[in-house]
Amino acid sequence: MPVTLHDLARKLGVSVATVSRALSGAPGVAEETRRRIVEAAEAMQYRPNVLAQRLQKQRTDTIGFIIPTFGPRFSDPFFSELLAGIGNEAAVHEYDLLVSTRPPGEEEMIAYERMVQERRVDGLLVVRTRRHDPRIEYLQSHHFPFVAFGRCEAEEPFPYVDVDGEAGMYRLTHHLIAKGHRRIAYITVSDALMFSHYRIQGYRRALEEAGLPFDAELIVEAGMSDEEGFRAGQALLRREPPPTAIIAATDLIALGVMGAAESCGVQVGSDLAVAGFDDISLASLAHPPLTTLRQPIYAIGQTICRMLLERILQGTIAEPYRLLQPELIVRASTDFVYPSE
Amino acid sequence: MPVTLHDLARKLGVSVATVSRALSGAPGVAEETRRRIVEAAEAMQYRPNVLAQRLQKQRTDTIGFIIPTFGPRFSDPFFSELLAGIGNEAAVHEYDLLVSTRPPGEEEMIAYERMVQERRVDGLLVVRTRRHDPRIEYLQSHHFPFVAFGRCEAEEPFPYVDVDGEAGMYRLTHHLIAKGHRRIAYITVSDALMFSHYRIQGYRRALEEAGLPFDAELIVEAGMSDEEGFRAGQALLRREPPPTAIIAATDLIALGVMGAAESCGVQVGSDLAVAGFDDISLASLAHPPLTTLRQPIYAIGQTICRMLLERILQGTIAEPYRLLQPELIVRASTDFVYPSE
DNA sequence: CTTGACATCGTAAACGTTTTCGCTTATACT
DNA sequence: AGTATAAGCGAAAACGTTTACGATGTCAAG
Repeated sequence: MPVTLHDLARKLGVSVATVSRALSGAPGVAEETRRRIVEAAEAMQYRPNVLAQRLQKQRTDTIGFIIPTFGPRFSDPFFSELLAGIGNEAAVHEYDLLVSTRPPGEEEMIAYERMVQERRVDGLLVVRTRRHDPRIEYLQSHHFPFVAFGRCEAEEPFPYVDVDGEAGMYRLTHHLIAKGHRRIAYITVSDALMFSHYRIQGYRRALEEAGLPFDAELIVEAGMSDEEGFRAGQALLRREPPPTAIIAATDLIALGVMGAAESCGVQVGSDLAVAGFDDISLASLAHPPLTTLRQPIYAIGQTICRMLLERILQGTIAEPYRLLQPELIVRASTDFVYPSE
Repeated sequence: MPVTLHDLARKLGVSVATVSRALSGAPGVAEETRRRIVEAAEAMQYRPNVLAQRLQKQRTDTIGFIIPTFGPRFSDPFFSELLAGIGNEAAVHEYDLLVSTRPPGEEEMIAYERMVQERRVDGLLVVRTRRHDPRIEYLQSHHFPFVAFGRCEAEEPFPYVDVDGEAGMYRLTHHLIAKGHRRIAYITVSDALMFSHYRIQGYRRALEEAGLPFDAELIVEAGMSDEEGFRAGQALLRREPPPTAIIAATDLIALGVMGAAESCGVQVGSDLAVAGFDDISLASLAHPPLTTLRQPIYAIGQTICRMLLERILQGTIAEPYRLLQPELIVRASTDFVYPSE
């Protein structure tokens, strides 16, 4: 049986209130008494019952994070890094982190409702925002504290951190155009995802600005995995004439494209330029190393966590809207000049 | 203000006890009364306060999972998949999942002590077991429910799921020897990690059995990342003469080795055989596709979670020790016969 | 010597449930 | 008609804290 405040109080001949005060550092208890209590607590290995504390304080000291998983084989280096950032930051502030993994849709919303209505957490982290995002609408309508990684087309503003995918893809596309590419294909993911929507817009803007036509033949939609990138890459390489460059919405997809090129006997870096987005660590070790746009995933995890705690503890966030610029990392996968026609 | 049992009871002119019974499905309440209560609860959008439930039941309905992170840039596809398996299984049983991310060592132990002593969770999942594992000793000495992914050199047995790395590496090494390789290098990770210890033993056993010498020159220790694999690969390729095959303790490392070969102008698949362990999804898309040993990570996540719940709910586990055989997946990275001398 | 301020501590309510126990009433059996 | 049995329900304790409030005692100022 674990020792409680009662046990301590009885042992010392004082009241539970005094013990509680002494241990929490509240004022109104003599220094000598406090010393006795603290010593006894130490000796008896007293540990507070967090369940009781939480019920009393009506706070869980916990934040929630529901990871949208796509398919059973959910293997995404992006999330482990984000999770590490969030988890370590939460630990610094002595907050617990409640994680759920749910595929987007019905079940996911149920998970959100559980967290909110049953008050399992004090706040939530939302990632992979969608253009029309029911999760965000729900949280807003319930005035529940949350911070998002990604923007969304909502009426009301909400605190977020995002990476400027439009500007990033614009720069990347521009880079390829400058290298002489004219047939630049693009592998997108579901347009319902906000980041995907922004990224392809940057691609289109760069084409437009260069006076290049937007060719629907060169756009393919894929799922967010390397396997899907492989398939999309194969499809694109069968176009007549094939593209000279392929931009993928994410690094994972781009790695799949490189696999596809390999399987078609196409040399990435000399026959075909490939680029991605994220700069996961495998990007620099790919064959050849992959040109990409770097976003500081770990730091973003830390930041959204810190912002959420700010919101929970102080009620407001000093800097609630943060748009980061991704850094263009040019590597060998795009580093050759395509002969102009 | 959220509605409580009291509110419902007052509204309906019954006692809280009856409302509680009606809603929990306990016997001793008339069908008609139950119907009225359930209807009212629905109408008033009653949601139980889990904090109060937990304090009363002295159970958290939560399991804990402390992820050992190595370095700030923690990008490991292995963990996202394992986490998905655990998380989805926990959701099926309506259990919450509390996740911490801590680098191994002091801080990690503190996280374990918090979880156990402050009763934040009903049970714990332990992964990446170490040969001498203080976490397991601690949990055993406190009789705290847990299940491990991986074995360890402990006095007392404990429930675990593991993949037979020794047998796996033996088969893989044997495969390379059969292909004619004689100078087979091995990149290991810290021998303190149980799985690493087992895997290299399999390698040694295969060498021994084939009458090949164990050459310390051909063994390199690395960290568990692709970057570290890159460095280790470079180091091995500078040996005189260089190895004709390199086995890496994990796929992530193997992918790094392939990057290193690339940077040295060595053709993987024809000049050098490379193999890994895990079969992460990128392995099949590597250049060339990577020979590896497959372990069903997602399913293992599900299994350890289910076993832990079995332990918590029933007090015992039907099949507490499970050793799975990894499947050798031969791909192009080792699929050539090395000319015998 | 009285008054007020202050320090120290205890009492008790509160947080929202679950569950034991006992009471009443209705039903069945002798 | 009387008694055992069970069904339906309420009162109250319990889970382990925190905290508002009140009680007591001490001491300095008037």
